[in-house]
Amino acid sequence: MMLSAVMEDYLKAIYQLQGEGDGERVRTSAIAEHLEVTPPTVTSMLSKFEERGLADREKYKGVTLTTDGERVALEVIRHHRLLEAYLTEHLDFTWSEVHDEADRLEHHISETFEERVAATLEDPTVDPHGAPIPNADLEPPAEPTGDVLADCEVGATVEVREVSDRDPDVLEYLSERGVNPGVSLSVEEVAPFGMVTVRPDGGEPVSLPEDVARHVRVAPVAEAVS
Amino acid sequence: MMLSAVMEDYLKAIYQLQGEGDGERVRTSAIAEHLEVTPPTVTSMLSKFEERGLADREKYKGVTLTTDGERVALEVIRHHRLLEAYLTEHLDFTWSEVHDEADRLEHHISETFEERVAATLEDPTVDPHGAPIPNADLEPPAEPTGDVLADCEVGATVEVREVSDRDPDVLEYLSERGVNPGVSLSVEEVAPFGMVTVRPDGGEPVSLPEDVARHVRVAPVAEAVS
DNA sequence: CGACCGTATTAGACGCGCCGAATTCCTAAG
DNA sequence: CTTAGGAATTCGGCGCGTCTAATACGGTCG
Repeated sequence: MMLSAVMEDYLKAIYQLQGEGDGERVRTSAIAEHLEVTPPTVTSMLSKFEERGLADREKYKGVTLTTDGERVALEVIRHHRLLEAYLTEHLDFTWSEVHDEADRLEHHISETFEERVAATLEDPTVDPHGAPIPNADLEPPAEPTGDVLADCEVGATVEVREVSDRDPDVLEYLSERGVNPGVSLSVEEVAPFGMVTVRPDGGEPVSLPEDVARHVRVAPVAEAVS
Repeated sequence: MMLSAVMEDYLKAIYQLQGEGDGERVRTSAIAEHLEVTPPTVTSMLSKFEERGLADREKYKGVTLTTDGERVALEVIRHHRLLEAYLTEHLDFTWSEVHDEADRLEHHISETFEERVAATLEDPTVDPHGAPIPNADLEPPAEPTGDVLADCEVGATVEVREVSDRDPDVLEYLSERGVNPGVSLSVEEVAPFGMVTVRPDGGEPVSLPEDVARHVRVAPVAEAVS
């Protein structure tokens, strides 16, 4: 197929926005913002995708990926998350360093590299942020389960499942305070304006503004005794 | 400075051709052949280099790298050889797989990645083929010492220092027959038309055509007893 | 139902890296 | 000293990915 690195970025962006948004179709402006380019640039790329059978488009309405387009996106995401896992585990990368590196390398590694990395890590199913890694057959990963921390109720005890890796600063902030995948949290307070205060497993309480708490996905934990 | 991957490839090519050739200046046609592009393409790149202070040029005569241009070339070569070493040692890459992978990745790894890989390998000074890895300060590595296998005399015992990685097929051919860096060889026959027959350390004799034997660099070994 | 406003698309342009064709330059042979 | 042949450069053009400015569309509010 021979797609450029730039094309791969567009397909990945569309896939991710498709997942986030409520509706199916992804709008030109959303892609433009995400990739920091202007809308006309997006439009011309989209028509190229349509010609190549990577996306279905309804003019002035938005796009959806075809199966082919989705496969490419999943391949790129698999590369990205495997790289994040590998760099963190074997090359001492911190959470804030790992994202940019993976964003560049994901387009340039071979199938061989992918295989070897996956084998070395023993076929991991989630990356260090808790995001699911598509398997080698590129089947779409299961929808994330559980709730968003911002929607939890006071008194609940939950376990962190996934921390969004969109913003490296948020990531570092959370990681420094012990809010990492696998950690148990008790929800101590939910302020009316959205602020959430949680106490990680044997740590100090941490207060998070709503838009940060919205990037943390959690699952309820069985209570100690009923 | 922000150079493109393509520019880095040109600078690396010029550096390597500069080392090989007798004279100083590298000719347009040599670069064109090496990179598999046409001469006009090279010319336009060379004038860009001149503007940017990366190369000195005498029109119709050839080109030489400036100190700046050389530093970029050495950085890329350092990336390439560190990657070769790392991929071979930690990700099970074979000699024939490693070159292409490194050729792509060398342009896309960060300084952080470079550092971490170098640290993991404990600052290696040669790559798996025996080629010297420029140090982190990017000083030009010492000129290769020793002779080319094609020029050795019958009866000599030599140790393999470096095997050129230009042609993956040649590499695989040699590696399969035990002609690897560090191995001792006794030169058994030198045919008038250039063919050399050697016997690796406790292996079967191997005959090599001259142009292959020219890609193997060796150093004399002290004789057992005088 | 129509006008308006925000969003999307089309139109035209630019730099990069590449090409083929035409031209200019160097050099070595006579 | 001249000239022919090979090498390098200039010229014009192309696809990619980007932009700005101009235009077309469509949902919403009066």
